[in-house]
Amino acid sequence: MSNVKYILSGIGRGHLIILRISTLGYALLARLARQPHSGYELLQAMKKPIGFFWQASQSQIYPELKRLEILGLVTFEEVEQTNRPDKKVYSITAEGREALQKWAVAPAEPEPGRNELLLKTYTLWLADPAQALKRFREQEDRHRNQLARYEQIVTAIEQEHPAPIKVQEPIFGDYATLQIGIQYERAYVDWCRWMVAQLEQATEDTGKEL
Amino acid sequence: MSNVKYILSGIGRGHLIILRISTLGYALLARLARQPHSGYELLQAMKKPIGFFWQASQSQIYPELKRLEILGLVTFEEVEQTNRPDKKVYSITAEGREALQKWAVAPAEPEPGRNELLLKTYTLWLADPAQALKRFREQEDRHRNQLARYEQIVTAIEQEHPAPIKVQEPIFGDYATLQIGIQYERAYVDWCRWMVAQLEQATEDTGKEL
DNA sequence: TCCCTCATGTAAAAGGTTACATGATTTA
DNA sequence: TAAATCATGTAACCTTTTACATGAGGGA
Repeated sequence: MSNVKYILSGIGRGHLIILRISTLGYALLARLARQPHSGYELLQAMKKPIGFFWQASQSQIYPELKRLEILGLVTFEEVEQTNRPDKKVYSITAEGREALQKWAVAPAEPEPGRNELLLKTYTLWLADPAQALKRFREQEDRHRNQLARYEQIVTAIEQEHPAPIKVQEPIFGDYATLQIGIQYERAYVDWCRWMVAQLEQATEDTGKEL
Repeated sequence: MSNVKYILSGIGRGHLIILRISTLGYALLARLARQPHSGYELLQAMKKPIGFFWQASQSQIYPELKRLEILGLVTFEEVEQTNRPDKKVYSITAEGREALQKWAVAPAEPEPGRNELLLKTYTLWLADPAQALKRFREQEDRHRNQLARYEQIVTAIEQEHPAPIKVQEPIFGDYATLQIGIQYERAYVDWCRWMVAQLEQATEDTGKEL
C-alpha cells in the first residue's frame, strides 16, 4: 500500500490494467525535473550522474518514457533536426514533479545488495591464492580509479558552486551522492589492500612449503 | 567466453538447450562446499552469512538445486524423518567443487550498484527538508544496527578461532566479508550524520524565513 | 570503406519477487 | 486455538540484460 498505483484503464473480461511508477521511472523523472531530455540524451545522462547508483539501457528507457507519458507525468515535443534524426524531447509535468516530490521523502526499504566479489571472497579458502592475489590487485586498481574520478567531479563542482552548497540546490544531489561514493570507494580500496596483504602471506607460506 | 557453458542436450528441431551456472548457483555451491544442506536449510543459511551480499528466495532455490543436479554439480539423498517432512539433502560433487574453484578466481566484472536512497538524495532539492530529515535519521539507525550486528559476529568469530585466521580456512570467507561490511556500514552511518546536519541547517533556515 | 555517433524502437531470455499450494507438528 | 516451524514445490509477474532492427551523416 506504500506505492501509489495509477489506474490506467478498466477493460473487458474483468481485467484492470494498473501502471505504477517503477524506480527506473523515478530515475528518469529525476533527470527530467532538472531539464528536458530526449530518450537518447537520457541514455547518455544515465551513464554519468545517476548512472553511479542507477543504470538503465536503451531497451528500458524508451518503453518507460512511453509509460510515463501515458501516466501524464511527462510530455514530449517532436523536434525536427537537419543532419541528424529528429528527436522527441521529454519534459516533466506538474503531476510528474508532484509524484517525484512525494517519492523522494517516502521511506526507502533496505535494499538487498548483491556483490559477486564478496561471494567469491566467501569461497577463497578453496581457491588458488596466487590467482586470487591477481584479482584483488585488479579490484584495488579499479576502485582507486573510480575514487579519483569521483574526487575530480567533486573538485569541479566545488569550483563552479559557491562554498555552502545548499540542500535546495539541484547540484546538492550530485554533491551528496558523490560524498558517499567517495567514502565507499575509499573503504573498498583499503579492504582490497588488506586482502592483498592476507593473500601475500598465504602465497609466501605455500612457497616455503614447496 | 569467460563463462563455461554446459551443454545439456541437443534435441530436435535445431534447438540446443544450454544450461550455465548462474551466480545464485555458485552461491548455493559455496554453502554446499562447506557442508551438505537441504533446500530448506539453504534457504535459512541464505539469510545469514551469504545473505549479507547475496539473497535468494524459496522460489529460486528449489529450481536452482534441480538445475545443479542435472549439471552433475550436486547430488542429493532423500532423508526420511519422523515428526517432520522428509527432506532432500544436497552435497557438492567433485565437478561442483572444481567449477566453484575456477569461478572463485575468475575476474569479477564491476557490478552496477542500484541504490534507491541515493536516487532520492539526488532529488532532495525539490523535497521537504523536514520529512527528509526524518528519513535520514531512520537510515542512520538502520545502518548503526547493522554495524552492531556485524561487529558482534566478528567478535564471536574471533573468540572461536585462534588469532591469525588464514585464507585457507573456510571461516576466512565470513571474516573477510564482514570486514568490508563493517567498513561499509561505518561509512554509511557517517554519511547519514552529515546528511542530517545538512538538513537540520536547511530546516533552521526555512524556520527563520517564516 | 568501415566504423562511430545520433536517434528510436522491439524481442527474447534471464534473473528476481510475490503469491499460491499443501500438510504435519510444535509452541504460545 | 492460532500461529510458527519444517519441508517442498509452482505460477504469475516484474525488472534487467542482451540482442535484433533500421537509417542518415561524419570522420579515419
